[in-house]
Parts: sequence; C-alpha cells; structure tokens
Amino acid sequence: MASLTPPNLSLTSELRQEQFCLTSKCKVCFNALGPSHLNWKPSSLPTSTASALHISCSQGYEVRPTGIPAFSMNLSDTVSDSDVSYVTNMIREYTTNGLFEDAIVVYLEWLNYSVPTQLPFFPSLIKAFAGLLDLRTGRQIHGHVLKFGLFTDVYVANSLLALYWKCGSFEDALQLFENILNRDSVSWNTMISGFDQSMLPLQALMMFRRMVQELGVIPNRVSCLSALSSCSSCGSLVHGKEIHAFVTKNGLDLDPSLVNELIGMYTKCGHLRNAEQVFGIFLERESLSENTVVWNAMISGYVFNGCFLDAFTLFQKMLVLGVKPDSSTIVTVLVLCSHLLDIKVGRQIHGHIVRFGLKLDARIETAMLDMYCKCGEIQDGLNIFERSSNVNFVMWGAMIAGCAQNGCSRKALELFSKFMVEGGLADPITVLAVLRACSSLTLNLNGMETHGLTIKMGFSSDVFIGAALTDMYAKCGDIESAQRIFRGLSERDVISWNALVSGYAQNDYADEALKAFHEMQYELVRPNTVTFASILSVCARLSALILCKQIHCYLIRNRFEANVLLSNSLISAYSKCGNIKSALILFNGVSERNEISWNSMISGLGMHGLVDDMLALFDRMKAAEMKPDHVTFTAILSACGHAGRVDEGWRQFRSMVKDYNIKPELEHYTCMVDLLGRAGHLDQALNMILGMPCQPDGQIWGSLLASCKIHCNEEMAERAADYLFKLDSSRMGYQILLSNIYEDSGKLDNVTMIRTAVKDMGFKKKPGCSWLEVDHNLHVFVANDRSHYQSEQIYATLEILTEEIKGAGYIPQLYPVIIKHDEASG
DNA sequence: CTAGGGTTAG
Repeated sequence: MASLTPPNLSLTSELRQEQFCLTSKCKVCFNALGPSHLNWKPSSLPTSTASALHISCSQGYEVRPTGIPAFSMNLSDTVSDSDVSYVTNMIREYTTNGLFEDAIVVYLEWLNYSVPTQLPFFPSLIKAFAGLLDLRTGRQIHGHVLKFGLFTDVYVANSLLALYWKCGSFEDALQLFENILNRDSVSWNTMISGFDQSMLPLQALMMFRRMVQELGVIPNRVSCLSALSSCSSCGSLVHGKEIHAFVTKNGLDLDPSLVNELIGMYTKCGHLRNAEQVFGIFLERESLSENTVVWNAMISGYVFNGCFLDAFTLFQKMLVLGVKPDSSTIVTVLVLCSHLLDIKVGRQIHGHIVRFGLKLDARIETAMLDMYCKCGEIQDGLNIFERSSNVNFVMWGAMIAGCAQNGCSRKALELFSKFMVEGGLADPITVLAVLRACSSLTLNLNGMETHGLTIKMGFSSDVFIGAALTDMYAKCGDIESAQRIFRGLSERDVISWNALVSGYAQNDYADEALKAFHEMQYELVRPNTVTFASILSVCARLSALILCKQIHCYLIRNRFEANVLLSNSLISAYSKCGNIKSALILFNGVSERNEISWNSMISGLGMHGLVDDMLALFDRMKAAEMKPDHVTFTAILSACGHAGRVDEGWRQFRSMVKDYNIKPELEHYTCMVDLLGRAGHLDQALNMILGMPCQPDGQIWGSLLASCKIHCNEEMAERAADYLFKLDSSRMGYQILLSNIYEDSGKLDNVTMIRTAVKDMGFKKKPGCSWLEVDHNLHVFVANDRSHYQSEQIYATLEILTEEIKGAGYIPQLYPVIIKHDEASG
C-alpha cells in the first residue's frame, strides 16, 4: 500500500446524514456542518489539574435533552464509593446521549476535586473524547491515561484504540495496539474493523491472519464479520473461502449475521453459486428460514450481479413462503423494478407497502421516485416528491436526476435552484445531474455557475464531475474549456476520454478527435461503444473510408458488432464515406434494428440519389411495423428534392401529416422549399415559406435564393434576399449569391455595390478546398492552386475529362467564374 | 466498564 491517507472516520449518525460520501470511486468527503457545532466557548472552570494537562472546555448546550439530569458536584472531603459511582454514572449518561462535552466537564470538575486513584469511568470518558472526533484532544486523554498509570487496564487501552480509529489516525491506533501487552479479542476486533471501515481491507485481513496465528485469542463472530466485509471490499474470494471454512469449523455458521455476511461476500466477489449454497443451507434450518434480512441479502446479491430475474423470482418465493418483507426488501425490489423497467410490479409494490405494514420513509420514497422516473413516469415521481414528508438531499438529487434523464432539463435546473435557495448543500451526485441538464440544454452560463459551485464545494477534481464538466463545456461549444478541464484531471477513465472525443467530434475538430482517440489507447484506456460511435461519426465527416473499415474490423474482432448503436454508426459512416453497398450489407445482416437503423439506411440511400431503393426501404420499414418519425421524413423529402421528384415529395409531405400525424417542422419546410425551388416552382416555394406556422430562418430563405439563381428569377431573388438580410445581413455567402444573380442578369452596378459592401464589412471568403488520402498521404487542393507536385498531370487529366464529358452532352455554365480575380486576391 | 454492520435509497 503506497499511500495510506486515513479518511475521516465514522461521524455520529446525526452528522452522517449531513455528510456526503460518493461511491467508492469518488473520494470526495466533506463535513457539511456549520462551524458552530464544535465551537467551545472559553472555559468558565479551568481547574488546576486540568489546565496543567491542557484540557479545557465549556458546556456548549443551553438546553439539555429531557430526562438527563444536570450534574452538580457536591462532594464531601473524602471521596466515597457513592461519589465515584455518581460521577461514573453521569459520565456514562452524558456520553451515551451524545453530550460529550458535558461528560468531559464532569471529569474536569472531578479532577479539580480529587487526585484519582481508582477511575472506573475512564472507558466511558474516553468514548466521550472519541465523540469529539478531534485527534489532538484525543491524544490529551491518552496522556492522562499514561500519567495515572491506567494503560494496563485492557478496557482503557481498547477504548483509546477505538478513539484513534474514530479520529482517523490509524498510525496512532497501530502504535498503541503494538504496545498493549494483554491484548484481548476486543483489541483485535477493534483493529480489524478499524481497517475494514477505513477501506483498508488488506490490512484488515493481515490483522485477522495475525490474530489466528498468534496464540491466546481465537477470532470470534465479530472478527469474522469484519474480515468477511474486507474480503467483499477487495473482492478476495480466496480469503473469503478461508474465513468461511474457519466459520464452519468453529460452529459459527448458525449465526444469522455471519450467514448474511457470507452471502454478501460471495455475491460481491461475483460467486453467486457459493452464495446460493450458503443461502440454501440457511433455508433448511427452520428456525432461521424466516429471517427477512438474509432473504434481503440474497435478493440484493442477485441485483448487485445484474441477475434481475433471479432476484425477482426469489422475492416471489419469499412472499409465497410467507416471509414478511421489510422496508429494506421493498427498497431493493424497487431498485430491481427500475432495472427491469417494470412499472407494473413497481406500482404493485407501491400499493402493497401499507399492506406489508410498512411506513413510508425517505429511502422507500426515493427508490420509488427513482423507479417511476427510470420507467419514464416522471409525473408519478414528482407526485411522490411533492407529497413526501421525508424529503432530504438524496431525494432532491433523485428528483433532479429523474428530470434530467427524462428530457426535462429545465425542470431539473428549476428544482436545483429551488433546492439551493432553500439552503440545500450541493453534493457531487446531484451536481452531476445538473451538469448533464446544462449540457443537454447547451446552457454554458449555468454550466459555468455549476462549475464554480464544484470548486467552492471542493469536488471539482472528482473523476465523475471532471468528465461531466468536460462534456458540458464541449456540448456548449467551448472546446478550450473542455480541454483545460480534461487536461487538469488527475485520473482519466473511458468516460472522461469519451467526453473529450465526442466533444471534438461534435464541434468539427475531426483531427483532434482522432488524435485523442489514439492518445487514450496509448494511455491504455480501452475505448468502448460510445468512443467508437463518436469516432465513426468523425470517419463519416472526413469520408475516411479506410479508418472506417479498420474500426469495423476491430469491432468484429471484439464482438461489438451486435450493438445497435455501433451498427447504426457503421451504416451511417459507410453511407457518408460513399460506400453504400457496405452499408446495405450491414443493414441487411444485423440482428437488431431500431428506428435509427432504418433512418440511417433510408437517408444513406437518399444521399446517394437512389430514391426508388429508398422508397422501397421505406415500405419495408412500415411493413416491419417501425414508426417513421420526423427524421425519416426529412431524409425522404431531402432525397426527393435532390432527385427532382416533385410529385413524390408532395405525396410524402402530405402523408407525413395525414397518415403519421407528424407536424411538419422547419426542417421539413426547408426540404419542401428546396424541392419546389429546384424544380422551378418558385411561387409555390415562396408561398410555402409565407404560409408555414413556424418562423423562417436564414437557411430556408437562402435555399429559395439559390433556386432563384438556378432559374434566373431576379425579382423573386430580391424578395428572398430582402427577407433573408432582415434576419441576418452578415451572411456573406448569400450576399455573393445575390451578386451572382445580378451578374447573370447583367446588372453590374448592383454587383459592384454588393461586393464593395461585403469588402467594407471586412469579410473574406475562404476558398473552397478539397482533399483526398492516398496511402496515408493527404493531398489538398484549392481552386486555381498549382502547388501540388503532380499538378501538371492533374490538370492535363482534367482537360481530357472535360472534353469527354462535353462529348457526352454536358454544357458547362461559365458565367459565375467572373468573380474569380476578386477571390484569388483575397 | 471496552470492540460490535445482517440487508436498503439518488
């Protein structure tokens, strides 16, 4: 073990509720208590002995819980046995009720009064010090122990041991332990469970081994419980089996707690069969077989291993046998329903909670709320949340995440802001959901605010948060911030790499995406389905057919080909790389197809101008009882437009509304305007824009303008341009387009005017550029560019080709070339 | 007197 940072050990249960601990991977831990809690006022009663020993404190509590008497020292000159027992009782009373400071005050008063000889209250007193969770103060009472010669008392020594574990110093505990000469089972068990609970399972197991080997004390049930728990933590089946054997040999296997811990150990090590065996033996003992907790352990063991049906079957068996479910069972089964997305059973459980005689608590409500949200029933989730009287920060988090997962990102952000206004403290899991909401809404500002929050709360460098921040910035288009966050991460897993890679891919940083893809593999992080989907989208964008094929091969070798997400990505990538044949082979060969598969294939065929094949596939889609959606129709209308299939386009457009009840959106109108315009029906196109229920954007006017150019309709072009430039006059491409239209009709004054205006605005057109890859070498071509080393041959070949095309009947349109000199100089 | 996990929530 390289570095052993002792975590903040168990806080009292009251504090624990306010403390945020993430899953094992997240190391974030912080105490959300205000500063007032341990704020000792200056002591009103420093005593000679006490001040000599540097201990002082005051009573921080004005109001004492009812039933606990106030302490008053009223002792005679000589200490009597009854005085000792009074003080002892008071210290114990205060300590067990969490009034640690009061207990210590009693001790300080006692010190003021008597030099101790016989101190039966020390174990309780040390417990009070342990309750303060402060190592420095804890060491002081250790000093008292040494000074008064009490260390030989094993009870006292064990109490100190527990104190050091509680204060988070396993070094002190270990040193102390080695100094105890008369170690008993409690000493050993305190060490084993200390290591175990501090997430140092190997040390715990080493302690257990030492305990077995050193003569004198035999491990008991407590030792085995802690040791088995450590086996679960580190997934050590070998040690677990050893301890199992030890348990059996020593006749401890009748102990229900141990049975439970054994089931837990085997299931967490992934050995369900051993767990089932232990459970089976347990079932045979009639005296135990109705122990609900053991049933719970086995059911949640199945859930832990993803064996949801087994878990459900066992739950049913439990009910049949009349074993009464408790609230833990219910929570587990609700989690099970959310995994199975089985809303029906979930609702039944909801209904049966009262019948089982159970009270709704925060855990049940949270699990139920989550179940409803995961099954898409967000309103039911909200109802639980709004009616609950047990709302805590976990439930808030569940509700916020539930909204974010169901596409109600705005509602998620609203809830979070309400949570914060009401004084809630942001914890990492909730913030994760909030960041996802920001990223899906591309709300950069809210995202930055949330980023600030993570810094303030001290979990900005957490792995999960880091990945979510990277993703959020990337989705909002701020790729520099995404990079900065990513490079600052101390640990990069596949999730954070995916955030970066997909961020590059979505923002058209194709080269960076590929670079990152290679870099992550160099760092031995294995790409997963999400990575490949991103990279395939990059392949499509770059038309990188070879890379596409390489990835396809990799996916086949690694048995990823059955994944729908990836087969869809491949179909789309092959289509966009121009290899429609491979796309079709893939599409026809896959075992699973969803709407996206059909849409990808349909739009692929459309892009390739294969309209009849596309329509045939569309019929197949309908025959397969797949529901066409707005994406399907966008692909179809766009293909009809490019192929000049006006009637077919109209037919599909009407059918979309009539047969499929899909409201046409801007994208569909744009396709129709394009289709009508290209075919020369400019009036119809204009009427379509003016008549549509949504706001026209620049693109749709631009499409009409382009059609006006094709059909030399200057008048309509002016109308379209008028609308277009009212929306956005800075679209230089469209300005040039309009000037070209004037050029065609010979209005050279207008041409000059536009060109000057464009120049005055300081715009420059980027020259068009194309490239191709031959044997891993990239060849780039710009208009009029002769820099390529083979350009002589290339242009010679071009000339030959042009002649051949002309021979086949092609008549080149020459007039738009006039602007060339302008561009070339720019 | 001291150690002391049976299972369970986002």
